[in-house]
Amino acid sequence: MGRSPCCEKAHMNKGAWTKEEDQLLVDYIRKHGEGCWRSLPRAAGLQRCGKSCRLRWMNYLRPDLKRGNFAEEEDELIIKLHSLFGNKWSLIAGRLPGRTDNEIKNYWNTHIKRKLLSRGIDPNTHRSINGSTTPPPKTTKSSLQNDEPVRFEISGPDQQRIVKPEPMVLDREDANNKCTSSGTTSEKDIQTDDDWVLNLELSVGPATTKSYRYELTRKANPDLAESTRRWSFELLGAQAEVCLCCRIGFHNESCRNCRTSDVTTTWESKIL
DNA sequence: AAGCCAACCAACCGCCCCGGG
DNA sequence: ACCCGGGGCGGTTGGTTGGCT
Repeated sequence: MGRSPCCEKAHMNKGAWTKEEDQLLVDYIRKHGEGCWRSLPRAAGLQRCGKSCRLRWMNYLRPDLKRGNFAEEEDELIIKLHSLFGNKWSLIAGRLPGRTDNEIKNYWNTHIKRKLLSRGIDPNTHRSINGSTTPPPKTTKSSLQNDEPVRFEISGPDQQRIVKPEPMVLDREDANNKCTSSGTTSEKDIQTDDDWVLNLELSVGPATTKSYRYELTRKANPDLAESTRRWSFELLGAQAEVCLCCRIGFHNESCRNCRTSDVTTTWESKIL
């Protein structure tokens, strides 16, 4: 039995796309839009697998793609996002307008890995290879080990998940680093035992328009034994219309494209 | 000029997720 | 609740290019 192949491979072209094939695909999508990839090749007169058409369009022919070298800012952003998401290239690509997951993946493997290694940083763990260049995480009373990831899922009041991707995984060191640089709460608050604050920027709905900036606060719950490894979370959010530039961190004070509403909501979240 | 090698990147493969029936 | 198919994703491959000897 098994699964039927996505297409009749015997009659399909493989390998590099010709200009004629590109033109057929572009013309068809301009006229009809992106639809069912499985039936598209036949309709467009292409001897290609639907998946192949999708890939070619997504990675190469889409008009909104930015071609050319990566800027230094993009490098650093990729490194930061990789430290948060790992090899979730599509998530990373979602925050780099005009870049594709494939492009970022290739760039990571050919450039950034080496760049990090030359800095003495392990590209997989984002930690110092010899353990001397990055500061050690703060000592806390937490029962979490320093290298143990904190997994949490953020849900809205109606229990609808507002984080569509995998539950975010942050290591403790990363979270602590964010605490100290957030500036949204007092040093005193940050330093106390298990409390920390984490600034999140989440996207909901069409990735290009709306985003939500949240401040996630973890507070030690004195009612729970440490061994249960549970904390209460408060998620204070502000809904915002944020332009792409600002979303990827190149915020300009004079930006008129961003509008922030003063809606602040308390959300619940839980440790998984 | 030819051969070799490393780097780059487009494309493929196979698995997984999710929505619809 | 289960199955199926389409779409999406991450890992990998292999062809191309450019630099060096």
